[in-house]
Amino acid sequence: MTTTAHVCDDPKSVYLAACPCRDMLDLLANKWSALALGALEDGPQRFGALRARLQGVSPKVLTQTLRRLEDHGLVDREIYPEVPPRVEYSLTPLGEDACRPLAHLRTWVEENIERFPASR
Amino acid sequence: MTTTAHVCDDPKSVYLAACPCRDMLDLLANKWSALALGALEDGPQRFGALRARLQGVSPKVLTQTLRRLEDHGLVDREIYPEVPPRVEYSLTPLGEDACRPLAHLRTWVEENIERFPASR
DNA sequence: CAGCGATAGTACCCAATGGGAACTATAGGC
DNA sequence: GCCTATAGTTCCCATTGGGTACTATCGCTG
Repeated sequence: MTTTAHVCDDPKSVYLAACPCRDMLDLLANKWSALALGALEDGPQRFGALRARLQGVSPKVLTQTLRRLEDHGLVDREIYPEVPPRVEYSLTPLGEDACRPLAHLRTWVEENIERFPASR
Repeated sequence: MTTTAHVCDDPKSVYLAACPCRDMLDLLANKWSALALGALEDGPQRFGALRARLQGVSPKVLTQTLRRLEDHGLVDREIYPEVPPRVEYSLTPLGEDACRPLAHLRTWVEENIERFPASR
C-alpha cells in the first residue's frame, strides 16, 4: 500500500483517518489506559497493586491494557524471576509525558462531576 | 439501590468503580467523543460537516457519539424543520469546558507522535 | 511428603460495542 | 416523474470488552 510510505509528508492530525496520530489518540483516549498511566505516576507498581487501584478492572483487561501501553513505549515491564512471580510496571519518559494531559482530563472530570445532569 | 442515594458522601475519584466520575471519564476518554467535541469548538456544525471532519466515522457511530454527548449535557442538538433536514450541533457551556483537557490531549498526541516507536 | 497460599497471568466463553453498507423520508428542481 | 440532498435508521457481522475459572511455581505448614 502506498499509504504507509509517505505518511511523514502529511500534516499530523488526529482528524485524518490514516495518520498514526489517530491510533495514538485511540490508545490514550481510553478509560483503562488513562487510569493505568495515572496510577503509575506514583512510581513503579506490581500487577496486583494496579489491579487493586483500578477498581473494577478484570485481570484480562488489565493485562491487555498494560501490554498495549508497553508495545507503544509508554510503560516498561520488568519481570523478576521469583516465586511467586513478581512483575513491576513503570512509566517510560514518554509515558510520563503522556500523563500530563491525561491527569488534566481526570481532574477535570472529578472537579466538574456535579455539573453533569446524569449524575444528579 | 443504596448506591445512588449518598454518592455525594464518597470522595469523588475516577478510580472508584461506583463513582459517577468513572462513567464521565469513560464518555470523554473516547476517540470519537474527543474528536467530535474538538470539531465543535469551531462553532455549531451540521451532521454532514462533522461527518466530513471526523474522517473514517460511520454515520451510525457518529449519531451514537453525538447522542451520548447530548444526553450528558455536553452538546446541544437543534433541529430545523426544513427539507432536506438540517440539524445543528453545538457545545453547551459544560461542553466548552470539557474541550480544554481534550484539546491538550489531542495536541499532545500530534506534537509527540514522532516519539512513538510504532509510528516509525 | 501432601496439600496450601501467593502472584501474574492465560483460556474460555459470552455480551456489548464498533463499524460498514444499504435503506428511508421529504420536497424542490429538472 | 425522477433525481438530489440531508440526517439519520436498520441490519448484519467482526472486533473488542469483560468475567470466571484455571494454571504454573515454589516455599511453607502440618
